[in-house]
Amino acid sequence: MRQLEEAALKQWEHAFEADPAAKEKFYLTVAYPYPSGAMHVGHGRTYIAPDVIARFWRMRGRQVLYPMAFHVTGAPVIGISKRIARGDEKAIHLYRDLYRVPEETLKEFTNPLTIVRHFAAEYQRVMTSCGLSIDWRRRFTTVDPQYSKFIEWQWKHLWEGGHVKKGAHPVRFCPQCDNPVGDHDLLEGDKAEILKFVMVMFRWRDSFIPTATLRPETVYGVTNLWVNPTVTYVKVLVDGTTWIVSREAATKLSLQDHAVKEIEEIPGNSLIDQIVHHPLCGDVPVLPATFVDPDMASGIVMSVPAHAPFDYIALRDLQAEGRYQDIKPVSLIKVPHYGEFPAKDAVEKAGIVDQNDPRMDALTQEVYSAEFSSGKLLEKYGGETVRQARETVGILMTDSYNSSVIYEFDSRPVVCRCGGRVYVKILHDQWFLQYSDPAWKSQVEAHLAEMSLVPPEVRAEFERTIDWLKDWACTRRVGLGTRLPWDPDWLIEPLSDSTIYMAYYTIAHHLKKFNPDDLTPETFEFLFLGKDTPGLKNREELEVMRKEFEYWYPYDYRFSAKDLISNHLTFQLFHHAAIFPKESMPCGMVVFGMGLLEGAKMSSSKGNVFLLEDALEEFGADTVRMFLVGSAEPWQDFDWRNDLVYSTRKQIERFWNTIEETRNAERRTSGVDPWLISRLQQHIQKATEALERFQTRQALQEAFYAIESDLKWYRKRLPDGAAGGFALKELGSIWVRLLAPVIPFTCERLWCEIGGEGLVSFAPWPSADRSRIDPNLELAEELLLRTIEDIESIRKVIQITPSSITICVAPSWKKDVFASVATAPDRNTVIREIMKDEQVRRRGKAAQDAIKQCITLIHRLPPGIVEQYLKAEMNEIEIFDNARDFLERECSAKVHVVDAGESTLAKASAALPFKPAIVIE
RNA sequence: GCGAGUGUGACUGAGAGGCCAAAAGUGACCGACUCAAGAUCGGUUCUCGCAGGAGUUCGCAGGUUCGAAUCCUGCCACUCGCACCA
Repeated sequence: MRQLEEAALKQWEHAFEADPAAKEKFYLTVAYPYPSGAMHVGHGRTYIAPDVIARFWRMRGRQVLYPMAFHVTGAPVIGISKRIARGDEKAIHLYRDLYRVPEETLKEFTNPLTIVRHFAAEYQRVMTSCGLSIDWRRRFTTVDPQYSKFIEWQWKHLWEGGHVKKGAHPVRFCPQCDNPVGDHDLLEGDKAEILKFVMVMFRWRDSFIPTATLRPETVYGVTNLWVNPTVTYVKVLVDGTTWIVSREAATKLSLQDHAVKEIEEIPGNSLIDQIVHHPLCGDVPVLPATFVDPDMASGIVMSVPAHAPFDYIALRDLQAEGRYQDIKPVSLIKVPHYGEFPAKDAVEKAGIVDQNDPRMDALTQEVYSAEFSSGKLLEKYGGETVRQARETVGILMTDSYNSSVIYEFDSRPVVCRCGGRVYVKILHDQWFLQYSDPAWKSQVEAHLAEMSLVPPEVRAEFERTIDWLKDWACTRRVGLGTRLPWDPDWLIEPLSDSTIYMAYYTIAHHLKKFNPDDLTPETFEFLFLGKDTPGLKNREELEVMRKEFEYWYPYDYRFSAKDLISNHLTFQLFHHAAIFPKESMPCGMVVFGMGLLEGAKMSSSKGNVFLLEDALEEFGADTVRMFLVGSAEPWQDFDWRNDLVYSTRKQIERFWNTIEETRNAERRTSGVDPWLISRLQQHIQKATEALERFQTRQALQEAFYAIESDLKWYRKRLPDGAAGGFALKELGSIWVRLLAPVIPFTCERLWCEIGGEGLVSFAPWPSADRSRIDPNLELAEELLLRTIEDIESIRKVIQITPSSITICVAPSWKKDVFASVATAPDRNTVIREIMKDEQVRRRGKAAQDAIKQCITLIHRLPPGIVEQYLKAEMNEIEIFDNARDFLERECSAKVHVVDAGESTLAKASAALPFKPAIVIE
């Protein structure tokens, strides 16, 4: 196996380097990998499935380009290198033991570039061993200086097109690292969302007491504030006014765009029973409550007992002690199915005893969502729906009552990988790609409508993504990458530098030879857009490159896993739309499913991976390929199971043996040879159609299993001990080519052995010859097959060893009946209609039975067979007579064939067209 | 929670109103060849049946239809995405 693979790899070394040619092109690309670890079988499928498609179109005579590069921009490897430098055991274990990085190399992993270089080389090596037909001349990485020039050009274009703007933005932020943190940087709290609270500013003496709320509209129902008497609050100077907040809140505010200066401490209990004021609810007292969390937003909350179960129960608890008897809930929202005080109703209905009841959260949620979805403010507060009021009141407060917002996580803790606590910070000077721009969106939407999407179900998801996309923060402070041309303190964010690189591939191998400084924006304008600037350097060479770009672009299909729909795959459409003219816009996308390993999700961090290299070693490249594209269609999730993979290998061996066998086939014709050829045409046709639709699994069903099962019948039908005839000989060459895209190593060798010309990778794809399809012949074999099945099923039931079998073929008048039934417009009246015929009627009850049986039979037969039977005028007696040797061999009994009309056997009357009566003795 | 999708026999997975007890592959069982095999070949694999038949099945519960795995409604379970991240 090794030898076979190595031999093929040697032949392929430069074979797939594709240059523009006179024939039609097919350009496919796959999302390039981020090489921060070893490839597992899931990655394998991502590249193998497109390779099968690439190989298929190459054999169809297209000039195929399948390029590959490596995405190395971004922060992850920096984190990895730091962890390795720090001696982090988990990281070292992963890289040393799971990914098997040699000790000496691992030592150098403290340099992030070493990591990506190492794994990029590994990727290329393993991809090559998979037999991927990649043009490696075009390989690049996203930190190559030439690529950076390309990115600079792209961004200049976006900038000038008005797609990039500056703004402020709340992000998760780690003060220790002094950096925003993404999901993968979090130790804890990756599900936490940033919520936007409105701070309702109550006046107390010379200070504001901000109470943060998600429901500003409930301010009309505030009866008091809650302050935690055990907490020490602080009086702070915020942007020039004095506020009283928790100490935690002061820290948060300072990260959120406020100048904060502490003036003094204020013990919580000193605030109790103070009277505070807000214009929208008047004077209210401050009450004590230990449930108030100083680490939640401002650390002080307003109380709306009519509508917030927590507030209601806390107030009730206090009142039970005989305090604050004069405070009554103030209702402001009317909700169907609830009374004047929804919080009270809910608490009482649930039988809540005190504020420590664990059901309080669910109850709160219930009241909140009921009010939000169907609540209305009372007329005196404006009568708006809660949904509307929340917005109006929020705006009113910020505009007229000194409110501002504070961002806070909806769940905690949120902890950075460095161990430090994560806060919400407002980032300034952040650059955004304006994906929210309606004009840009509709441009993308319009193009999407013209694209080919596989499978079609993903279209809805793309449409929704376009609709939902907001502005994307497109610059970073740390990581590898290209600097923003007009603001070099910023790096371009890694998803944003990977949106139109498919165009770069088309000329990547030429660009390598350029001095990066010569790759000016004007150069790229010329190369990609054809815009000429006088005085361009290397003019002739650029002309050639421009031609090459025009030859390949736009790409035909882009392949990627489905998790990239909501970002990369949609982003790239935006960027194409912003930069390229209509004729360079992408044509299609194929979205893949995810991979499972023995039924469980594959995940490097959990160690649940099967390295692609190990799979290749253990099973061989062809087996891995055939399993990965044959076990499920590309867009379905697949499950790597060793036992199934193992049997795939046996199937390839079986195929090998059959091809060897075809070499011994004789040139003679046996009865079934034309049948095999006829069937073969249809399998070719169907396999071709399947691959055109990217259905690799379906294609294999036709090109492998269906052919195998025909061969089984073919062998059965051959005279005893005979070798195959001309059909088998012919099959060899076709079959090798049909399977070449999937198992190219095996087929390359077999192609050579059967005397094929050149490489099978470039051999012409078999085409179906319609003239060799013989429906009548196929129908005859179908009749034999069904009859044998009938005989078998009878034998199974009656349990005797037969000495003779009589096949009684239906008399010709029944064929007429059959035809009348089959063509009858109305099956309900068909009996009456047919019985009008004198010839039929005189047969009496037998005729009536025959009609009924024909109705059932026709119902059960595939429509195609019935149709063909009507056309064929087949002589069933002759068919059975000709196959008598075969039948006798199959049934180990003497076989007689008679016309049921001339038989005296009682059973004979049951004979129907295409379903002879069978008598076993 | 929101959006998109999926649920078929022991498993993977076709089927998208009558060809359906439901393709193909795997596994399991039986037999053949063999010193032997995870090899190869043949057969069986929902239940019942001494004549090719009948019955019950396609996440659950209803409904439409002469007829539903397939169409409609509700429910349940799983997968992916929900952004600053590759």
